[in-house]
Amino acid sequence: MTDTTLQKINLFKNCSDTFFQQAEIQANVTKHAKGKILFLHEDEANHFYIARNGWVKLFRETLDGTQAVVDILTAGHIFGETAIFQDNLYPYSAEVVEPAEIMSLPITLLKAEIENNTKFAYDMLSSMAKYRRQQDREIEHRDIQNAPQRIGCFLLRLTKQNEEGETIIHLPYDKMLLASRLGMQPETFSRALKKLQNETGIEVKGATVKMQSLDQLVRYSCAACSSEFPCKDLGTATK
Amino acid sequence: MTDTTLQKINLFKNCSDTFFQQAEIQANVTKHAKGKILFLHEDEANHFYIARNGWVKLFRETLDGTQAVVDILTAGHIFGETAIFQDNLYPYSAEVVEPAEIMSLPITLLKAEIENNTKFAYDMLSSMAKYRRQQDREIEHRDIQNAPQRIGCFLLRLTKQNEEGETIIHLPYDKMLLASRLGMQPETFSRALKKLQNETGIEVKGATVKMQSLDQLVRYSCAACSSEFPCKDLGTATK
DNA sequence: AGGGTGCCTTGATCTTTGTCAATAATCAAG
DNA sequence: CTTGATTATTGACAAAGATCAAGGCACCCT
Repeated sequence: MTDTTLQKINLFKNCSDTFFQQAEIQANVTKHAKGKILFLHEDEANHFYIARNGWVKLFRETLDGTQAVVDILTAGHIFGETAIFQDNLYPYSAEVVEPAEIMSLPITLLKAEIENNTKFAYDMLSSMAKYRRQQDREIEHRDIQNAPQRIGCFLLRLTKQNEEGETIIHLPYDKMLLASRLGMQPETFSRALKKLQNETGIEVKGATVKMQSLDQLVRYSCAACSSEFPCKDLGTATK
Repeated sequence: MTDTTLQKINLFKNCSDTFFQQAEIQANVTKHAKGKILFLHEDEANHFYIARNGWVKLFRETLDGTQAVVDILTAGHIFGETAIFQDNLYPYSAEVVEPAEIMSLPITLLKAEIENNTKFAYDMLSSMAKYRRQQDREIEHRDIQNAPQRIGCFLLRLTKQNEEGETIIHLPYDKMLLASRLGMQPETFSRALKKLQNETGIEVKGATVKMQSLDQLVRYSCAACSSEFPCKDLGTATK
C-alpha cells in the first residue's frame, strides 16, 4: 500500500527498487489533527515528509512571534527534504492546518538515493527548479499585484484554466490562513475579496466561489503578472 | 586560464575532467557594457552563464512594462542554468547593470554533467537548496521588515559580520537599482535610508556607508527577521 | 566653461494596507 | 438547541509606501 502511493508521486518515478523496499519498511504514516506541529525551524532533521492529504503550513517566526508563511501544501507534496543541504536542520517549522495524513521517511534514505541514482537526482533538481520559479512568481506578485489581484490570481490557479463556462471552487482552508499565504492581514483579505467581487462579478459565499466565466478575473489579475494566462506551470504537477 | 577560473568556483569543484576540457574549448568570455541584454524571458536557452565580475540583473516584466527584479548577482554566480528544467526557456531576462565579464557555456554541457556525475548533481542540488532559502528569506523580509529595516539588513549582509569596530562599505550598484532589488520605489529608498541614519547612527555619503559599530543596526533590522544575527548562510558562498 | 543627461533627493498629496475595536457568523460540543 | 470558541466582517483611524512634480547634484561631453 505504502509503496504504491509513493510510486504514484511523480518525483519518485525513477527511484530504485531498493528505495521503495526500504521505504515500505521504514515509512510511518500518521493522521494528525489541525494544530499539530510536525517539526520546528532549526530542529535536527532525521525525517522528511510527504503529505497524503490535508494541508500543512510551512512557516518561520521572529523572536516576538511574528510569523511568515513559507508555503502551504497538500497531497503528493514533499517537505523537510532540503534539510539534507542545510546542516541537517529544518529551514522552517511545519504545522498541520487541516487534518492530514503524513508519511515520514528517514532522510538518510533520500540522501542515499540522490547519491546513487542519477535519474532521481535529476528529478529532484527539476522539482527544485520548479519550486524556485514558484518563489520567484510569489515575490513578483507581492511586488506588482495589489491585494484583490493577488486573491484573483490565487483563485484562477485553483481552476481548470482551459475549461469554458461556469466554474465553482472551494477555498482549501481558512480565510485567515489564506490571507497570510497571500501576505496580507485577514481584514485586508476580507475587504479585498469584496472589492474583487465588485470588479469581476464573481460570487463568494463562505468558502464557495462561483465564477460565470474566468475572462474578467483574468483581465483583472493577470494584467499585473509577467506570465500569460493559462499558467504554464500548473499542467504537469511535479508534486 | 578559463578552466582555472571555473575550477575555483565551488559549485564546479566535483566536475569531471571532460567537463573542464569541453568548457575550455567551448567557453566564450565577453566584456559587456552597462545596459547589455544577455537574454530575454522565454528565449530559447542554448547557453548558461557565469559572471566573472560586474553585476547582472535578472528580471521579469509585465505587458505594460512593469518590472520585477528576481536577483542581482556578481562574480562566481551562475545564471540561466535552470532553463534545463523549464523546457529550455529562460525563466527571466538578464541585463548587465555594471560593466561585466560574462562567461557563457553550452547548456548541453551542464546537462550532460548532471546526468553523468552524481557528485556534481548533488552540488547543484545543494546550490539550489541554498537559493531556495534565500528566496524564502526574501519573501519573509518583504512581509515583516519595513523599508528602513530591509535596507539595514542589506547593508549588514555586505559586511564581514564577525569583525568588531568601524566598518566601511560601498553600495555595489545604483540606488535606483538597489531600491528595486529591495522591492521599493527610489523615493521610498531615499527617505528610508535617511531614517535609517537617524535611527542607527550610520553615515551615508554617496555610495559610501560608514558604521561605527554594527550593534545598533543589528538591533534595528534583525529584530524583524526569523534568523539570528551573524547570518549563517553567508559564510560558505556556494556561488 | 557650458550644457546635457541621468541620478538622487525633497515636498505635497493620495492610495493602500495595517491596526484597533466591535459585532456577526460559524461550528463543534455538550 | 444552547453555549462558547474561533473565524469573519465592518467601521474608524493611523501609518507606510506610492505617486506626482520640482529641483539639485554629479558626471560626461565636446
